[in-house]
Amino acid sequence: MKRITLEDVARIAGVSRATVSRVINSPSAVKPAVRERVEQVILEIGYQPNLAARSLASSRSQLLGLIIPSVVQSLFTDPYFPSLIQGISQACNEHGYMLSLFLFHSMEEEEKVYQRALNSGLVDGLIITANLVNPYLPRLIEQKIPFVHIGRPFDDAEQISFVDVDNVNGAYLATHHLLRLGRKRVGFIGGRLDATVGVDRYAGYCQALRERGIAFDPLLTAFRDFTRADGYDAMCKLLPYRPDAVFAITDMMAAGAMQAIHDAGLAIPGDIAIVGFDDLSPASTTTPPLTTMRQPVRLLGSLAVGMLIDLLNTSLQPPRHTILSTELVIRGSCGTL
Amino acid sequence: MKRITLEDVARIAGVSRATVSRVINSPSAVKPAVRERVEQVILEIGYQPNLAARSLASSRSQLLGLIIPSVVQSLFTDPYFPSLIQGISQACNEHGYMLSLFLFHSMEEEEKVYQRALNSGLVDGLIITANLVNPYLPRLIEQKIPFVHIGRPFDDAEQISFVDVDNVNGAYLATHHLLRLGRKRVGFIGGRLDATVGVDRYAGYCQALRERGIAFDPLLTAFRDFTRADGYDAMCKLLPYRPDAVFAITDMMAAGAMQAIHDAGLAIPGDIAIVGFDDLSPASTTTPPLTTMRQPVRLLGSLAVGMLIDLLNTSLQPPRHTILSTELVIRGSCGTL
DNA sequence: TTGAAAGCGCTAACAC
DNA sequence: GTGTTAGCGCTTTCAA
Repeated sequence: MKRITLEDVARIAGVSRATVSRVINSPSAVKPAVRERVEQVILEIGYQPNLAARSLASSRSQLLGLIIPSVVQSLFTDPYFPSLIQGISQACNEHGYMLSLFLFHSMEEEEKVYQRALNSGLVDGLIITANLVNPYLPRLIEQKIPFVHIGRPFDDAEQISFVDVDNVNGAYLATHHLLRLGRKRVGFIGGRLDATVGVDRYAGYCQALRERGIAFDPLLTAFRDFTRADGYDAMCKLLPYRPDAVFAITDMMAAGAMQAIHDAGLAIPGDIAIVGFDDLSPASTTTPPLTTMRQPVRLLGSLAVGMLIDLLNTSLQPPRHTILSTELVIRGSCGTL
Repeated sequence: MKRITLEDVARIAGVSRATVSRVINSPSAVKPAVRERVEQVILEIGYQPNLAARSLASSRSQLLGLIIPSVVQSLFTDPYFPSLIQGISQACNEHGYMLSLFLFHSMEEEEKVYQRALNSGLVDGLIITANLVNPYLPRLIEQKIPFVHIGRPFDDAEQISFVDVDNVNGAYLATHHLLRLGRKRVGFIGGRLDATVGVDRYAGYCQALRERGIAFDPLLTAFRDFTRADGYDAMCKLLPYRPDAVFAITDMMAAGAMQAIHDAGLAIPGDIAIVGFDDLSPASTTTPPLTTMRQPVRLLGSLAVGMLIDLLNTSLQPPRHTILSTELVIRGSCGTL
């Protein structure tokens, strides 16, 4: 059984190929009667445009690429990425785009895959995650490849379109809440400081302390990667210095920290109150349930897609930035006044 | 800056387009001296083949599609899918393929996306997950679209290529281990029986009981979906019937069940021993650590890719089946003799 | 072993 | 509004 082509539709409907093409791509340019007839034929014989041909002729593939660098350790344990992917995927479906996923497991792979993803002309645009220094971004800019970053990029943020939440303010609110509840020694479990999330949430924490006139104590801070094990480890480092509260910058790290607190025989929130960040599934499975800053992860993903498609349709524009706010979700882990 | 094409390479290297194409696609068909010169030029000017053109001419896109149906509730909380995706992605990278991800969030989307994914000729082949009845499989078979199923498909397993673990045996071993430790009332927390995983692991559980001559007690079994919350809920249903052990068919469900046991004020493994299935991250974060059946999820993903690519390269063959075995990983949750 | 030439199925000027 | 025509960049016969 041969492929059904535009040609076939044209022949059966008694029009030219061009007309069929128009019916598909700009229906308003075709006389209604003709359009209807063509649409009828398309349905009847089950015609589907060949994407390769269309892509070759129009240099648009209706394919977006999602890039997640190898450095992301938490990819397979933190529900953050699955949620993000869901948001992105859903938005792609809604906009009639398809999604191509690029994961790397080593630096060499990263180089190769970037090469192919870009120069092969396969994807119309890229969504890039992870807010670390990314050596490929300058190249993308130079080659004028449309892309949107999820999370403020580490460098050149002014020249790069991105979507993010207000991490500084989120962390500020989290810390502030603990202080308002009367906690005196609020510790901080942070992430890598070569990631903007890590830097920003740290800044928010510091800001809240400063505002209350509380002296910053480096012994009450610990910086690790973003996994649950890192949260546990960080908490163990903090415990000897007797914090009465902790702000952990992801729910996953908070969950690890809570385990460390339990293992040390301390009570939550009695001895140590804790607030996380994300409000993804780990927050609802801890004991007690985790107070956390909710960030709209799926929305972030779908906004990125919308922004990218917009960029694609309206050539060369100033970079766009969308910053969403976060929301404090109070549960049991932070205690009350 | 214009795109660099085959033409450019040919001109600069002083050969024909066909020769350059050969250098790329079947290097052995070109005289070494010429080949070297062409390769040199390719590197120098940084030529990358245009995938759309190549795909149009050869009707091979070097793109594989991964389909995850909307019914999968646990997609964003269970690390199973992230691990699978990692395995698949890595194998794709290694084989020089790219990966396209199709998630659905509703039935209508599913229909539309299947349409496009298939008839548009975008992907060379498909990897399909979820072992539920899938109304699209017959269509795929009929249209001779190459695909590999991950997990034994619910229907027509004989006609469909798939990779899976031996779920019956895995569940048997898990249950058997609990019985061997002297547990008398071994409960079962199962999944949907419209999924082959659900059916098979249930069968393994029953088989282990039968072998020991233990009467099957429906009150000691509970069937839910695959999430942590379902595990919790299922355990609550079982508790009144005083099981002294439980086999939960995923780690995630086991984690939920453990929480239910703790909440009921019972000890693990003292009052109730528990064994899970997967050996993914939840298993290492429970208290006590979870005894579980390890299944090689990433391997499953990469084997599926290998099988699919093989199918692509060697037209029409009998369906292939690869069944991997699982391994009991003993930790604290099952107790000892 | 290499080159010439004919498409792959579609879009997009351009003419009518 | 609609048809004609010329590619998009590559692979793949077919001859040489």
